Parts: sequence; C-alpha cells; structure tokens
Amino acid sequence: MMQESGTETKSNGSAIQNGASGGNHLLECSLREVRSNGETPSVEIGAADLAHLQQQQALQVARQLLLQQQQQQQVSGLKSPKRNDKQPALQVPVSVAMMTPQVITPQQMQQILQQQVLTPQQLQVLLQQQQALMLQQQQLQEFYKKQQEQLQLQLLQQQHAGKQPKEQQQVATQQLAFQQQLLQMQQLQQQHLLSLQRQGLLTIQPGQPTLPLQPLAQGMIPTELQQLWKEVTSSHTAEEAASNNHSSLDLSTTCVSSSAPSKTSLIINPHASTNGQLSVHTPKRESLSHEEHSHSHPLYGHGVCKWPGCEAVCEDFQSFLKHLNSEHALDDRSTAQCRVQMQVVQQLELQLAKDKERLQAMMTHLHVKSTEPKATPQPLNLVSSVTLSKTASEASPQSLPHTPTTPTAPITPVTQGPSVITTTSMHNVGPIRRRYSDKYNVPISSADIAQNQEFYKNAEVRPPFTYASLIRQAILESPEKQLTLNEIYNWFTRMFAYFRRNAATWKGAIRTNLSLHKCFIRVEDEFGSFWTVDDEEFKRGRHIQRGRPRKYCPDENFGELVAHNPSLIKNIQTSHTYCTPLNAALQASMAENSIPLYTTASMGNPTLGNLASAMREELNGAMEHTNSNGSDSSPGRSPMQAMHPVHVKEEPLDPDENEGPLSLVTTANHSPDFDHDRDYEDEPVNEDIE
DNA sequence: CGTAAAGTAAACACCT
DNA sequence: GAGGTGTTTACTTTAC
Repeated sequence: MMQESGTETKSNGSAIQNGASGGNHLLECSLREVRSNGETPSVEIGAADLAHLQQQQALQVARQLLLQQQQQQQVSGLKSPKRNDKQPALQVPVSVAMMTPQVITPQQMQQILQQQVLTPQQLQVLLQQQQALMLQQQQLQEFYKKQQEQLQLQLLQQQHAGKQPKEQQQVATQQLAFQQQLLQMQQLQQQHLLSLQRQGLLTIQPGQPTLPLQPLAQGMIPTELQQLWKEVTSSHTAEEAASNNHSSLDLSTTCVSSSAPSKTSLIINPHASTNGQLSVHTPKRESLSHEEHSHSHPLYGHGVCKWPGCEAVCEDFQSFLKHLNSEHALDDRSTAQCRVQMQVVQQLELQLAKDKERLQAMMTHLHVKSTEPKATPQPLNLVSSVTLSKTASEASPQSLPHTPTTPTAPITPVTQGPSVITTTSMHNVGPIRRRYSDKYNVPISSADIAQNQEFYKNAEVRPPFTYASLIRQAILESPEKQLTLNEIYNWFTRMFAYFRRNAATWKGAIRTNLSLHKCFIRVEDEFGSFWTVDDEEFKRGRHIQRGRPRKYCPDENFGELVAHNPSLIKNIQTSHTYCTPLNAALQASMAENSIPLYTTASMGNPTLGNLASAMREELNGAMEHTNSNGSDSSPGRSPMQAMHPVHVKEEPLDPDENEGPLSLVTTANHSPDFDHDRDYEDEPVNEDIE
C-alpha cells in the first residue's frame, strides 16, 4: 500500500512532466532558432579587439532598426507591445533569422522578437544591413587574417631566433590570448551548432525542413570569404606540413580554427561526421583534399586517437582508421562513451547558453533597453523536444534544458542498443536504469564519473551508474578507501545534483546496496563503523544471497565477539580488503580518475579543455580536500578516525587470495553459529551460483 | 516469455 | 522516543 502511494507519486510526476511540455514548445523552438542563429555574431565578439568594432556596428544597426521601427509604427499604426503575450507567431522572424543568421545582432533579434512580424520594408532594410555588415565582417576577416599571418611569422621567428623584442612578444601574447579566446568562443559555437544540427534532424519544424546548419553554413559565408578562408587554411596547413613543428603546429591549428566565422562550416563537418550522417552539408568540404580531410578527422590529431580516454598512438591516418574500427567499434562501451560525450556536449551547450545570456544581458544593459532581456530562460533548449519550460522556475536557474525536475522520473540517456547517438535517446523520460557500468565494470564507471563530474554536479540528471558503482566510486575516492555511511551520503550529494532531492529514497537505496552487495564490507572500530569495498567482489558483481544469514549479526555470537574485541571485524577485513590493496587500489583509482580526466582535453575536441581543466581543478581540489581533511566534508569522522582503523598488523598472507578475506580469521574464530559466514567466504562459487 | 539485476519501499532491529 | 544505521524482504521495472 505504501508502494502504491509511491507509484502514484511517480506517475504524478511524469504526468506533470508530460503535461508541462505542451504549450510553449513551438514557441521555445522558434526562440531557440532565432536566438541561436541571431546571436552567432555576438559569440564572436568575445575577443576584445573585435568586440569594440562589432559592438559599434551592432549599436548602429540597433539604432537604425529602432528608427525604422518607429517609423514603421507611425506609418502602419502597428503597436509593438512589449511582448509578454504568448502569441506564437514567430515563424516569420525565424525564417528571417535563417536567412540572415550571421550578422544579425542580438539587438536586432530582440527587435524581431518584440515585433514578431516584419514588414517587407523592414526585411529589406535588414537584408541591406546584413550585407553591409557582411562586408565589414569580411574586412574584419582580412584584418584578422593579417593578424594571423603576423603571429605566425612572429612565432616562427621566435622559434628560430629564440629571442624577440619584448614588445613583439607582448603583441604575440596578446594575439595569442585573443585568438585563444576566439577559439574558445568558436568552439562553443561549434558545439552549439552541432547540436542545433542534430536537433534540426530530430525535431520537426513546421515549414522548416531544412537544417539550421545549412543556412548557417552557407548563408552566412560569402563565397569570397570561403575562398579566402580556404586559402588561409590551406596555406597554414601547408606551413604546418612543411615545418612539422609540433609547438607551432598547435598554435597554428589554434589560429586556424579560431580565425574566422567562415571556419564554422569547415569545423562543424568533421564533428558532424562523427555521427556518420551529418557530414554532407557543405560542398566546400568535398573539395578538400583527402589528406586535409584525414587531418581534420575530429578523432585524430597529432598522431593520436582522440577518442575519449584512448590516446592510442597511430602513425598515420590509415592506422588510425584501423584502430578506430577495431577499438572503437559499435559496441556497448563505445556507445556508452558516446553517450557520455553527448552529455559533455550538452553541458557545454548549457554553458554556452549561459554565456550567451550573460552577453546579451551585458549588451542589453549597455546599449538597448530591452523589455525582455530574459525572453527565453532556456535559450538553448537544444535537446529538448520534451523539455519542460514550466519547471524552469522551480528548477535551479541553471537547470539543464533536458533536466526534468521530477526526480522520480528522470530523463536519462538510454543505454540500450546502438542507437545511443541519436538525440532522441536523451528524451527518454522515466526511471531508466543503466547498468553498463557494472557490466564493463571499472573503467567506464570511474572514467565517466570523473569526466563528467562537473556535469553531474550541476545538472540534475540521474547519473547513468548503478548505486553500487557510485558507492564504490565514493569509497575508492576517499584517501583511506573507506567511508562512513554519512560520508557516502555526502559524496552523493556533493557529486550529483540529482541526489540532492528525495534523500529518503536514494539513501535507502544506498543502505540497501551496501547490505546487499558482497563487495561492500562493513568495518567497525571503536569510533563507529565504515564501509570499504572489495573491488574483486565488485567486479564479480554479486549480491548477498537472499535468505542467507546476515553479513553482520550484532545479536549473534559474532556480535559478542565483536563486542569483546571491536577491532575484530576491522582486522578481519583489513587483512584482505584494503590493507594491501590499499595502495594498489589507490593507484588504480587515481589512474582511473585522473588519466581519463587529464586527457579530457584531448578527447577529440579541444573545446573540452575548459571542462577538463575545471574537472581537473575539481579533482585536485577534492584530492587536496580529502588528503587534508579526511575523506569527506562529513563531520562524521575525524581524520584521526580515518587513519585509525587500518590496523595493518599483518600483511595478508597472499595478495591474490581473492576468495577468503575472512577465512583466516573466521576459521580461527568462528563459532558454530557462524557457519554461514564461513560458507559465504569459503565457497564463493557456490554462493555465487546460489 | 523467463530470468537476473537493479531500484524502490517498507519492516524490523540495534544503537546513540 | 527519535533518528540514524543496517539488514532483509517484497515488489516493480528493465535488460538480456
């Protein structure tokens, strides 16, 4: 009967979710398109040098537009109210935005949004302005190109001569910073565009069957610019090939990818091609030489496979392809990794959205008195045909687009099948259970958790790991490889936004799992009890058998034994579970955590550098934290306690004696009533089978 | 469709 | 007695 009520709650939750998405969806989609397209240039303004220029442009355009609008209103009597009404007639602006994506400023977009319907005259003006802006942009392009070349030159000089006048160095540094900034923005933009594209494939947009990317890629790039860009890039790649200098190569690639809006089309496609189906939108791309193509494979760079966490060295592109096909074939693991990557991308999108919003707010504040600076609270609701606009208010302000706020019915990516790549899989609502982390035990789980720490910390997304793997991770992350229950709780809440709700449920689940899983071993000392993990057992993934005697029976003879000698259990388990393996496990854990973590930046997409560094920081912080302060922020145990219980009185006789952590002591101490424990320990095979 | 695993809820016991 | 902890059971959901 309690269960029934639980079920009711659940279904209510889903009902709310489902009900919420209806009305605003179209509107959201449209806004999404408009904003995402329209704000593209503002992303590029991120770099200081360009910012000024473009801001002026934007301001100018905005003024013109305002003027135009006023005239328009006077003439046609059209009143342009502050658009708080939900009139969903955004199709026109959308298509306008599709036509003029690149150079429309946020101000313009706001005007459009506010006005919603444009007259032909306005359209014309817009187009004209866009053309003018395109020209200006072209000039900027050239300016930037020159800058690039200059930088290249300087870098080369620097490398060859080793010395450089101070001023020059400063200039170069500035330019570098500038370019890096630009690159960053560009890459965020790419991610965004990619998602847009993906979304465009998946969400049906009435009257807009074309992908958003297509007009973006083609419409915003004048052919001259493309040509220019091509020249620039090819000259750079030639230089790279010639110099074959890695340090300069890095820089030049940076320059290349950061250098221009027109690059977008060239960059996007390699990314798109990872999905194997999104790659053929730009004819330009096909004109690239094969070599260029191979060099631009997003999963291959600098002779290294950039599959997340892989980094296999591949001599040439061919061997890379071989490697890719053999090591990263379509299987559960790759699929899972892909999904994780997807979540990373979403996180980036979220970030981009936030930054865009911030930018817009800044610009609004500086230039335009916008009536609705927060026209779209979730501007980049890319993932979400299912998204709940309604819950935006109750969710955390930064809640992910695809994040449901109903914890009982989380939206979680699906594991089943090879179709993970589809974005639709992200739309699943319901308590989907992912078990891959237990199937492919350690690597995916740890790596994924580590790689997505930041994501799960902020997004109320149910992590795709079982409770058991998470508990294990929590324990292994602690310096002593042991945590109290409360510390485990804290780890969960700290690491996963999802577990900041419904505490009773998941805490109960944790306790159940701790009890149920063989791999979790409860250890007692004078100060209380804590949990350790037997990794071998974890990999076996077995549960305590139902109907079996308890692992720990306080009221039985064993309990008495323990009462007499509280350190008994501890010693028992110490001997196997974490004594010897402690260091090894620590190292393993470190390796699991940090290696994939530290290589995140090379996960085939340098965009993740930020995320990676953030996570690195996070991890380092966590490590420092745990090292200095015990394992957790929990007040449950003092550092002294944390150190205390490891009573390493004797190294285990046999490190590879996997089967009998307790056997030594239990055979020595066990009472007749304690046979089950001996069974449990001595005959794991039978136990496992039942 | 059957089964195993995972998740959820609840009952119960012990301890502080 | 309340609340935390730990164990067990029953049931549902999901994946295989």
